[in-house]
Amino acid sequence: MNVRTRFAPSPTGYLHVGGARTALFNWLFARKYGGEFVLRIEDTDEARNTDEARQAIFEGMQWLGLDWDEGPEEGGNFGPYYQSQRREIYDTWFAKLVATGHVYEDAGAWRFRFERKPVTMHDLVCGEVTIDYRDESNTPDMVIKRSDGSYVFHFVNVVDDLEMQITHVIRGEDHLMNTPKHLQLIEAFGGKAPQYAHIPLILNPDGSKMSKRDAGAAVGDYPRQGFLSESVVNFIALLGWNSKTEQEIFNLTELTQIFSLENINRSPGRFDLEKCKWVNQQHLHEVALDDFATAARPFVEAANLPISDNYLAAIAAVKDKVRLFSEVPNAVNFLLKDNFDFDEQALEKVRGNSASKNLLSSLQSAFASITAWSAEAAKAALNEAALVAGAKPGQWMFPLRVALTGRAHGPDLGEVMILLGRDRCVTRISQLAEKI
RNA sequence: GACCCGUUCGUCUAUCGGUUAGGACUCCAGGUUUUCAUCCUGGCAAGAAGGGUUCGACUCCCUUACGGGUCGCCA
Repeated sequence: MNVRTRFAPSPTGYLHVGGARTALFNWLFARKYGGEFVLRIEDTDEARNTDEARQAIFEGMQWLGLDWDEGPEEGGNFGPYYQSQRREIYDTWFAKLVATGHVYEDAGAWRFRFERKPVTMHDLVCGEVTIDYRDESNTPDMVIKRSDGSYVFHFVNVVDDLEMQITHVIRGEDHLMNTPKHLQLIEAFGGKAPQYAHIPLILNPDGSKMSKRDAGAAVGDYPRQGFLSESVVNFIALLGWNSKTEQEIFNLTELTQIFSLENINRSPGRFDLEKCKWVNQQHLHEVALDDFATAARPFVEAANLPISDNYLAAIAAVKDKVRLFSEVPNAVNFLLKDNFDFDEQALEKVRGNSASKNLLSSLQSAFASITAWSAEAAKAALNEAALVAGAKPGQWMFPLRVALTGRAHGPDLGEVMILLGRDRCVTRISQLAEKI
């Protein structure tokens, strides 16, 4: 069987991580079985559609690496792929329902007459679920054509899935109760229903429903925060799906091979940004230095830091220490400019050591006397100065770090000293000595 | 309210009747690093509750509680 899946967003807001995961699962399933992945824009609600939202869908999908075989820009044999352009198709299918007596007019709108019987669906994730349509109070006949002549979601969604020969519908659990309605429509058409798989929703960290304005909800925010698209794909795949192995870091290719609907969970998952950042760090480790530097550059520039000749070296010093590109500016600022703020806590810690003043002045003169500056020479000078003072060299590293970087954490000091050069190191040591 | 789905460490999860209930994130401790981070090792931490079924239940059944979803001329 030729697998055909689709992602059918409506352009009424930003692309949501929940929507992105739905798109991802459909994409993975189609790719895994060598089928087609269709992008269909469900823009039947003219009042709520926006161009920005449509653009956000395209950009989000492209950023995530989810290419579509049929849809806007791509074309295909089952177009058009905007529902707003499929009016004649819907009219034809609607006429069938009129002819067979499945619809009736009500206050200018048209309702579909449900068959009053239990309807059972065989969901690939939820299993067998039965809704009893004999209980009319809970399942009133649904409007499928509005009084203004436009068609409603349930109708166009079903018609398009049939027309586009969709074989598998993977969608959010919020559609679970819609499915028997859709099944009834398909039965009225005499069509063959696709297989359904309803995936659990994504919740906020506090367990509430994640909506568009919640942190982490908009896919478009991720590149701005310095996430790699692979990380986001990896992380959302893990929310509600599990490989049944202990591997957690996957690229898109690996996911395609290992993905299966059977391993989708039933319960909604909460969005943990901390873990998402950790996943990003793992992917960042695999990025080559040049690519990393290029990707980080816009963030560094946005922070108004000068991109000097030692930019690449500065990046190399911090590459494995950041979880997001957006953390890079703060991690390299002391390497790219001379006036930076000292971390108060680090400063206090230096002040707390009564020997700091003498120690810094010893270091200053030891460094100043070095003629051939190198990390080795600097360290040798440090060791010697420490020896004279009768202290352990290791204890001198912290104040030196604070002097050179302004904070308690940062790159290897050898690298820092080389990058800064002797004079800068001497100056910074004296500056810290004055501050304490 | 009615109807559906769900419920294992704080979070994401493994377990498909017999396990010291495993892994990951976070946090803590130790190691490595003369320093920081990475990294390595270890630790804290879980079967919602109550009934059954069974020699034996996290696993199967029922009830309750809690969470989520749906009940639109939104999608």
